[in-house]
Amino acid sequence: MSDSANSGVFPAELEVADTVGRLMEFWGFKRPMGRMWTLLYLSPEPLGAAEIGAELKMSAGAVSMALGELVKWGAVKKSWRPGERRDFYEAETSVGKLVQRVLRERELTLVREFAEALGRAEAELPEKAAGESAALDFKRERLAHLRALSQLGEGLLRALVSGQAIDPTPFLSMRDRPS
Amino acid sequence: MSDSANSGVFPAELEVADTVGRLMEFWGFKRPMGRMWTLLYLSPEPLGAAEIGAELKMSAGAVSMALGELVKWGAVKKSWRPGERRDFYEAETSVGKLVQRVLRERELTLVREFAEALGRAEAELPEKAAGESAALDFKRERLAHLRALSQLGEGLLRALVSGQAIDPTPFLSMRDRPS
DNA sequence: CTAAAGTTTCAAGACTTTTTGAAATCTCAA
DNA sequence: TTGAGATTTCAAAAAGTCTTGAAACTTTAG
Repeated sequence: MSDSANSGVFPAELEVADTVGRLMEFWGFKRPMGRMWTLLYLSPEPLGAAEIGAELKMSAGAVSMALGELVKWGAVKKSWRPGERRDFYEAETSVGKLVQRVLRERELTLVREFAEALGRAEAELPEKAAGESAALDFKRERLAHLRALSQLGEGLLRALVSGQAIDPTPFLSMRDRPS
Repeated sequence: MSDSANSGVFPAELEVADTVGRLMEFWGFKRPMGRMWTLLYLSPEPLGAAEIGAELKMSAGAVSMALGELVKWGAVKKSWRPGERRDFYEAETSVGKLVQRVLRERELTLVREFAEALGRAEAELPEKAAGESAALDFKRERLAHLRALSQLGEGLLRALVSGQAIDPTPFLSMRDRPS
């Protein structure tokens, strides 16, 4: 009799879990996090660390680490069962909120760091009067363009994070040479 | 005299390149691709593979591979100089178009694969009349919810790809329990 | 056609990240 | 306070990824 014979988890669910795991990987998370979230999301009852490990063939250590990260991101919540000592976990179901949170805490930071690096670079380019070195002028222009892009991007992200509609048109129509 | 003394590439540019490299990594590309694109983007003249390798301290092999991928994604174009035998490369400057292309070719595929996995899973869950097994009903409901999400996501992506404005509200307000 | 210059490919090695398993720590009940 | 069950931590191993460098291939000039 196989490990998961009585668990009520079907092979098809594990496949979905793997697929979500791969999706999450693309979004910069670890595969096991996606697998675990999905398992919990499809489970009618909260699960304990041991069950999770058994279903997904992960060691207790790996389960603990991944659970910790999921809880940190708000993707999974602890829950208790009366009389049981150990912890149980259930999935946060509002995917929209999760995405929002990731955009806010991770992507926004990234964009801001990019803007800072651009600022430093512009400051560190040798000072010369405009027009004195064609190559320098070119680089300055391009750096400025990148800066404009990053500001646009930051604006879009902010809008998304606050649930507003966004319009990607300016992004697309931004000309390389301002005119 | 250092390697890049006469190249006209300033340290600050290399820092920007590294930062972009890290950004690209988050987007699922390889770091060297971001570095190379940036180097080319900030260069007034197209560069040859040898120069790129020298600036970024990469072997000819690594340069060739990364260039190949960049060209495949349309992020870099080959260009020729009269009289020179070897190839030169210049950056595609429309970041908006690049992003659009990635969304279309990569993310859209990903979402579609996800939908397929969901379909398979729904088909493979044991057949039982609704109401006969609470757990099965629950799983079906959640799978259906995931499917709805993925359709919403696909819609948003399509809109973005075709340059339309998008409204993330339905995403956020999607209730777990349909009523 | 040959040779030289340039480019691509790919197996081996270097490096990075993830996973494991065991020990340490924590927690609660008695 | 003690001890059993549960969780967390962490160093070592495994897995995975990236880079290199040499060889194969292509292209063009002579």
